[in-house]
Amino acid sequence: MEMTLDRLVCFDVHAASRALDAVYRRVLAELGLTYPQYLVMTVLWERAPVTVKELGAALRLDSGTLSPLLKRLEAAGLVRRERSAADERSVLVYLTPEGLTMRQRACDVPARIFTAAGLGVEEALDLQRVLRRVIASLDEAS
Amino acid sequence: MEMTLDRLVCFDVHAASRALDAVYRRVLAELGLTYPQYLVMTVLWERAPVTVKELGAALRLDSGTLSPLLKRLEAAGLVRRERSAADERSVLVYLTPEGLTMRQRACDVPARIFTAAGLGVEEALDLQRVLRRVIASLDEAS
DNA sequence: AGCAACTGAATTGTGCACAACTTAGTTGTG
DNA sequence: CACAACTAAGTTGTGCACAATTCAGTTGCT
Repeated sequence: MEMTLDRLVCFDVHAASRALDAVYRRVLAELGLTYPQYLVMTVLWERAPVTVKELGAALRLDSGTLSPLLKRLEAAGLVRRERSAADERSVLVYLTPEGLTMRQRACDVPARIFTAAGLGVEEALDLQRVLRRVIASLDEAS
Repeated sequence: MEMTLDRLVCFDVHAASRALDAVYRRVLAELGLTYPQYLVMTVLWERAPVTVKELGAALRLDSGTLSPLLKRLEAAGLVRRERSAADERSVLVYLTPEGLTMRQRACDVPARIFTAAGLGVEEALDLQRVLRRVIASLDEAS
C-alpha cells in the first residue's frame, strides 16, 4: 500500500519535471534556448561574469554537463568564456551584448510558465517548501 | 517578484526530480537497473506481457525512449520481446524467469526511497495531489 | 479488391545528466 | 624550495528524453 503510494509520488515528481520541460521547450523555442540553457542565462543575467564552478553550485550541475552546454551558448553568440587572471584554473563566463539583449525578450517567460502550471501563489509557495524539504532529505541520504 | 518565485518553483521541481534520481541510482545499483528501467519493470511485474505502446502510455514515454531501453533490458536477460500474433505491428514485452525473480530482490526499494524522502504519508498524498494538478494543467498548455 | 489514411515500433540526431578520468594550476607542509 | 594534496574545467562513455523520420502492418472507404 505505502509501496504503491511511494512509487507513484516519485513518478509524479518525475512526470511533473518532464511536463514542465515540455512547456519550457515550447516557450523557449522562439529564443532558441533549452531549459537548462535558460537557467544558465538567468544566473548570468543576475550576476555575470560567474565562474563555471559558481554556475554549478547555483544549478547543482557539474562541469561534465556545463562545459558542453556553455560551448553551445558560446557558439550561439550569447556567451564568452575567459580564463580568470586571478586563478588560471577558473573560467569566467561573460554575457555578450546579444546575451544581454535576450534578457528583454525573455522577460515574460516566467509568467507564461507560471500561468501554464495553474497554481496560485500560495500553492506554489507551499509546493516549493515541501520540495525543498524533500531535496534536503534526499541529499542527506546520498 | 512572482517571476522569481516562478523560476524557483520550476527549478525546485527539476532539482527534486534529479535528487530522486540520484537516490534511486544508489539503491538500484545493486540490481543493475536505472530508474527508468525500474519503472518499466514495475509495470511488467504488475501485468506482463504488455505492448510497447501500453508501456509508453503508462510511463508517458515514446518508442524513441523505450526501444533502446528495452533492448538493454533484453540484453540483461530480464525481458523478452515478441511480435504480437494478433497485430504484427505490436511488440509484446514478456518477463524472463530472471526478470520475474528480480521482483523479490526489489521489494524493499519503494520503502527505502520513501524513507529517504523524509515525508509523512499525508504530506506525500498532498504532494501527489498538487503535482497531478500541475501536470494536468501543463499538459493542457502543451 | 484496391488504395489512402492511419498505427506501432524502430531509427536518427540533438541535448541533458552524471560517473570516471585527465590535465593544468594552486595550496599547504616539511 | 619541493613535493604531495587538492581544485577547476574539460573529456569520455553511458543512458534518458524527445523531435522527426522511416517502415511494416492494419483499417476504412469506395
